[in-house]
Amino acid sequence: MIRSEDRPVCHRSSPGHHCEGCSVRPLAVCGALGPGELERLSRVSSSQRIAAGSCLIEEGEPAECVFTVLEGILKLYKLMPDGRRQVTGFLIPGDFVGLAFGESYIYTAEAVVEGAACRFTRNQFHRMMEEFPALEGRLLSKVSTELAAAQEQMLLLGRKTARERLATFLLGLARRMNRSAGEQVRLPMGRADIADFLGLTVETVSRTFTAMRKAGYLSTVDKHGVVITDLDRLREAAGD
Amino acid sequence: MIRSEDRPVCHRSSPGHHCEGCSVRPLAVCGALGPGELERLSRVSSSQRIAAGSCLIEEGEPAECVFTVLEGILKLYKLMPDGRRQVTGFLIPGDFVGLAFGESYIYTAEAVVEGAACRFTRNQFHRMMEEFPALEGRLLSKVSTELAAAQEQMLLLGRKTARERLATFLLGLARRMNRSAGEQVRLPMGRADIADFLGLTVETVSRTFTAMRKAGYLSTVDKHGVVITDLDRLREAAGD
DNA sequence: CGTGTTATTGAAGAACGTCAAGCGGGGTGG
DNA sequence: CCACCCCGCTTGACGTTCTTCAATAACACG
Repeated sequence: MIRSEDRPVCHRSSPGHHCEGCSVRPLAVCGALGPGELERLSRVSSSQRIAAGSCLIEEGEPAECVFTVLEGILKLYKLMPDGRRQVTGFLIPGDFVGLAFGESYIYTAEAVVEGAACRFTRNQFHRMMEEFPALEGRLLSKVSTELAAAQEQMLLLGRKTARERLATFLLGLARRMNRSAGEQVRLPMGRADIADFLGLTVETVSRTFTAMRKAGYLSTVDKHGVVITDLDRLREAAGD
Repeated sequence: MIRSEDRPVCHRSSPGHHCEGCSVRPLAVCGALGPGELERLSRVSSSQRIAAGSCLIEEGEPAECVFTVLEGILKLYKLMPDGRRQVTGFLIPGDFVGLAFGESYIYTAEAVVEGAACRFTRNQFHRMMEEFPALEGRLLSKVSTELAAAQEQMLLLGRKTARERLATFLLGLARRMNRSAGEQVRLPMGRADIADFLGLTVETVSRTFTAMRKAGYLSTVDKHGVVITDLDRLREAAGD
């Protein structure tokens, strides 16, 4: 398992850190590009490691860079002045971060576990888009998919019960990770992150896990491992 | 004021209805296109009126067409099997509808008041995008803006109180309609739509309106008219 | 092995939902 | 023209779900 550094509050990872060895990876993100395009791409990109708990970008800061996740898991969240937090999503390798069309970032991206990201300045990114028109289409498709997911999440947050929220979350995670019933689903994030993603408290998430275990929907391996034991009933519990 | 037809449940507006007189309008949507492009555009588009309460598209139906709103207001919503509803947004002229990158629509778009929309088949739309590359960029920008709004709404639905939700909603509406304090903000939608947008019940929305009136934040002209009387306190009530 | 952190569990409370009744405005029909 | 009705909004009383507060338990790490 990936080690995570102790880091009580999020802080910026060193912006100067590059990792030239990773510069070939963006192809995973940009998809079917020709070999010439790939070559150019690797010249403008620079990679950096992200320690668990550190922030790639922070809400409100000037939006200077765009990133793609190469490795690890990031959580995106928004904060209210009094500290209330809403996690808007979890990013996996291949996802983009920092695509704000405004002056500053509108959310924070923090690493859940250690990982790596590929960085572009906005200028680099825009030049890339001009140079590889295929990229814009892929990007549009990606953002549209995210918008659809966001709308699904709005239904969850606005209308579903705690049990339905957790069931929906677990089913979505299992599908995203290509796990079927009986196989273990890993939850890299803590209960607090799950709670803030589902619009609940840690206590409610914990209680709901327990209730589902008792009801026989699932069993927990450890804090970060879940096995769906009764897929049909979990689906039923998800509401739709 | 625009009359609304009595229509208890939504139904599809006649798909064959065209309105050739409107075919020049899409320029409002597609933005700064050259005159030659505009000409081509008007040849492929066809317009239709939408009666209040009728649905332009419905969740689950095969996604055959893409629309742009020319006039009126649409609400987008998702339904659960038991009837629970989440309104994910309100569309105003210039917005796109039906940009599903899948087989079928993932939400219903229903007219709040009578309006008009410009229709393209998916093929027409894709050909347009190939023909006018500028369109794809504008579309990306639009979808990104919507995604940002969706994330803001997730914060609202997941973490804000009823008062904060309504205050946020009203402030957003006033800003979108370019109204400042003292001016009237029109709410074309009913209380049920507001409730389903904010993840509340009509009763709670109604009570919160009353509480805000009593607290002096705002005054209501009629059911569909609101005047913000104390902007600072309303902002404070919005939470952030 | 101790300490800080995260997860679980319990009891009490608050916010919002549910149910039910009443109000009001616009449209319809007598 | 007026009465009636229908539908949407408001208001009240009561319930339920989730949160809050607090204590304990299980880890992870030094």
